[in-house]
Amino acid sequence: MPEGHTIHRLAADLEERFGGRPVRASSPQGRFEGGAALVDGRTMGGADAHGKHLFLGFPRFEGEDGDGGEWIHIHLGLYGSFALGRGAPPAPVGQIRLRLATAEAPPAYADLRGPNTCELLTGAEKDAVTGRLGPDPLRADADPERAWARISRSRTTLAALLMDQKVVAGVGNVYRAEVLFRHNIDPYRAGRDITRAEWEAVWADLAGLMREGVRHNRIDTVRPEHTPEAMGRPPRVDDHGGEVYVYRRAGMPCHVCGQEIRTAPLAARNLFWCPGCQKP
DNA sequence: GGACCATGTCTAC
DNA sequence: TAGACCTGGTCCC
Repeated sequence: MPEGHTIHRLAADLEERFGGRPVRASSPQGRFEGGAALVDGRTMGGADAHGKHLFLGFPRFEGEDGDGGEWIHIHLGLYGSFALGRGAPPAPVGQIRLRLATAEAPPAYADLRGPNTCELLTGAEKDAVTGRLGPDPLRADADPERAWARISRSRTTLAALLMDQKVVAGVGNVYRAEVLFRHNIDPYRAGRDITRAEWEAVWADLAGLMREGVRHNRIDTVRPEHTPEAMGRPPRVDDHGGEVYVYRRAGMPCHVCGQEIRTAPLAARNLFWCPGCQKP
């Protein structure tokens, strides 16, 4: 289940396996048959990630990145996943929307299941999608001033603003909860009520945390002094699991102050925070 | 086997 | 704000 770090990691992994090489594309499930047929056999250019959106370029001419050709636009949504493998692709199991496989050795494949979006776009259409997104902390071209301009004059809560992809692209429910905890900010505080210094620290922290997320392919947010080893506490067992402070820890004691972590629904998602550490 | 949950987003009312 | 959509894991019977 993906936040921006998953998508950037996928872009790198897919580019490493398929970039600059002819690719076989198919849709075993059938729901992307037309799009797959259009790129099948062509050379993949590069992969691009912007927030939670993934783009795979199929240029028409040598040396282009895809703008003169087509892009496969993928959004994993809540459930989508890519399974990457080396070697020959196995017989399809389950609902595979898109299968990519190398046309030449060394063999590699990638199976896409359950995406929210899998469609073919022109370069102009891709630009329209990314143009609607706020700055992405994982992108070198990101301008945090654009986010600050929205946040600093908004009465909306920071919890909601951080999840709004038009404000900041790539942050999801885990990073939003964790970064607000790490900066002692109550999630219900309004955007206009944080200082510029606080925002700059939050942005820099997001960039660092998400970059670590790309590197390890999971979300870890606890500082060295709060790791299970440092504190002599049992590691988190529950799921896909990195070590976190508040996300899905409702009712458990805060690693820092010991108060019970709280949860409440906010805009159809579960919010988590520590009432002891995070101040209005 | 079924209910429920999930790191997401869009659309209709 | 509710419902829809896409899939898989977990927990309970």
